[in-house]
Amino acid sequence: MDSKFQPSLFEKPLYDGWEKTILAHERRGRPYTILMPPPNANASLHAGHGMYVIDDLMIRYKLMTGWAALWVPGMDHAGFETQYVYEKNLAKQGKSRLDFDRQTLFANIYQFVKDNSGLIYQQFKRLGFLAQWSRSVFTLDQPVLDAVFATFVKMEQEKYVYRSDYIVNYCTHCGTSLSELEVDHVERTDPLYYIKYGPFVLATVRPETKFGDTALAVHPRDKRYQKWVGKEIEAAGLLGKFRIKVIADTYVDPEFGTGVVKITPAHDHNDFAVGQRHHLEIKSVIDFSGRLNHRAGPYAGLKVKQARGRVADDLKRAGLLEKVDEHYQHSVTVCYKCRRDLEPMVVPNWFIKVDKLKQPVLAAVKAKAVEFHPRRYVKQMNQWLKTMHDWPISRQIVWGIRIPAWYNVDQNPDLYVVFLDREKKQQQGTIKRLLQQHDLAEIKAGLQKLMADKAARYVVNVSCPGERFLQETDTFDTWFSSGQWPLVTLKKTEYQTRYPTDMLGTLSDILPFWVSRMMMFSLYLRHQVPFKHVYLWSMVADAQGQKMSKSKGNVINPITLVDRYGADAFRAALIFGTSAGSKVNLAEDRVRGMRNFANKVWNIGRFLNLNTQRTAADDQSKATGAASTKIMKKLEREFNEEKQKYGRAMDSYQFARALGQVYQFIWHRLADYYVEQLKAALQHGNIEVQEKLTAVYLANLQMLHPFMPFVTEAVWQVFKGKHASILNSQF
RNA sequence: GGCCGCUUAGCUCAGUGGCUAGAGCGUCUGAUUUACAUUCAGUAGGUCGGGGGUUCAAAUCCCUCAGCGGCCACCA
Repeated sequence: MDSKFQPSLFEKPLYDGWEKTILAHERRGRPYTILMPPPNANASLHAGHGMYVIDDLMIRYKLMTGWAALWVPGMDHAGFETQYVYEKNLAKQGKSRLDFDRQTLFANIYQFVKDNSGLIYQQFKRLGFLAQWSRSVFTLDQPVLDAVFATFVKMEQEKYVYRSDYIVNYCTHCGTSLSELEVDHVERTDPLYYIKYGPFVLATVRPETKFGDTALAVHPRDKRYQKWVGKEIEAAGLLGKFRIKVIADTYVDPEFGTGVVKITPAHDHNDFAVGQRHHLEIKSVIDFSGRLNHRAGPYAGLKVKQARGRVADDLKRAGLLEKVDEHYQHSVTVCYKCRRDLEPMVVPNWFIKVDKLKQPVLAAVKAKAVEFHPRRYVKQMNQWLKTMHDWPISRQIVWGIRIPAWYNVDQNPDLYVVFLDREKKQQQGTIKRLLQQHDLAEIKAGLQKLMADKAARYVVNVSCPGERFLQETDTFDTWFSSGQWPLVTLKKTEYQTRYPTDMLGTLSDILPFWVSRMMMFSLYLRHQVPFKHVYLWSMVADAQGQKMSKSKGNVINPITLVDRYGADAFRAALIFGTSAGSKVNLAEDRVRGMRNFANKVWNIGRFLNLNTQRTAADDQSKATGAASTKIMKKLEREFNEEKQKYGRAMDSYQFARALGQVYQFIWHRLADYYVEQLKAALQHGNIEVQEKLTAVYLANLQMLHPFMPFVTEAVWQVFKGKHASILNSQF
């Protein structure tokens, strides 16, 4: 044995050995199952992934305590994330998603993901993770698609599915809706118009949307307007007199403008939310091409900006414009691509009714069918579940599982369609109009997106129900498929023996998105919870406790640390002294400290190994006997106590405590005290002492193994032979 | 704005009503031809954020004040 433990000499061969001896063979024993939270398929390892160590240490601990432990890995297509990354790549080539029809775009992204997806498992292996790689499941694999479709069809039949309005950022120039991540915010100075509205004056930057107003709002505690709340007022407008009701909502800032706001639910995010709260009518006045529609009377057909000027001029002429503040500064959201103003627009979306679905989840949490570690998350979970509204499951992106709903083009002449024609020129409009110049096959081939009114007639079916149908272009929210993760990862027979699975480890911030949905789907489809324990990982932060982010430049690459200090040191640094569901500061000092510990472990082994090769010299053996016996008894007592505490900590998910226990015992009791006290006896070849120390040491290697698998296995093989594995030992 | 946390040694943090409140890193003093300098023995360093309460007993439970952080705000 070298005088130092050198991780780089051992890690690869030891891992290869585990793949052959552990992963390649079916285990016997009571089933213990963990499903790996699928990382993004195109991702590479970041420090946060280090927390998968929790899963791995449980797998190893269970393997060594007689369980048939199984860890099933997988990858998520991560809809929006991935498409966004891909599009950034496209942008470097001067292209965008709008240059492709959706089939081609999907195929290209698929290839992109495939090219990038091998890396993260390689990196997981460097950290020592013992998952059944051969069983990896990808969320776009056919069996997953089948399951997701079947679920949707069942939900549709059982009336959990409906279509309703949802407000999105829409670029009328690019013909697409955009998510939060692809909009830019710019500061700009625009005129703020003060418009007379019956007895009120109100301030707005968007007079052209007034045809879509369905209420006026004031702050509930604003004394100036209290007498109007709940009443309808009459006002003169450009299209004649009209009546509109006054509501009170705390969203209104009484300090801003005049304290009165017009509410246009169809064209403003905040107004939409207010509209939902007060059940206001949604009146769209702008169409998908960015022009005003029939509700705008004489302004119909004008583009938004033109209309704004014309409306303002006409209001002034009619004496309805009190004043204009030309220097109003505000923030405007614009398209990341064409930089034009985005139009918040109401687009019909697919929804899942959650009221009935979430009840069994609440009940299961209450009955402790699922336990949370740490426990405080039960409270959060309940809070989230109670306030959870219906779930909008459609996403206006290509990279995902396309919703299996079909629209008959003859029955739905107003379907709004965007597609690339044979010349690769983008065309858009209602299907009725487009079919006058293009045939359906051309439209199908070049289809980019379609939008169907809430009232549109549709058929839900896994495959195309007929010639004259177009499939919905929206894809499922990623959580709709990953929410069914526990239902698609095991083999059929394993659902009898391995379900509910035993532990789910994950970050607390996706508890409401993912964990609650998995429970919901599992209880809905199998009437069982998907897992018994949820362990919340800690967020991995930098040495100062700052969240890692590219913009801060404080991102730590775990592989760099593994190269420098070894996987054991990295793993232990993440666990040592950190509690569940909080934060772990990944300071290099911590990792170095754990590297020193690994070396200590190695050297105790080296010392014992050197001395057990000597044979007993009778005299000394007897001479040291009495004193040694006393110390060995003490050692025995202390070791038993340690072992008990360790077991209790492991079984109650207190991994930091378990590791701390072993660390303290190995270093400061076994090495610093007992080995020192028994050193003379050991060196003189007292066999009893040799055996006792070796036995306690080996048992500690076993306890430490889940946390520091490499050094413990390396020393184990020195004692037990090159073909032995500590994972095949039991304790 | 809503929700959840945090405040304990110089730094980063454990601490689940009950021994003299702990760890890692750092400080300072000393040891050494060593299993390991990635070492060992020792040392200093704490009004457990402030105030109040419950209790035989509070870092721990309750109230309150102050400061800090996270998540969400188009599903809370």
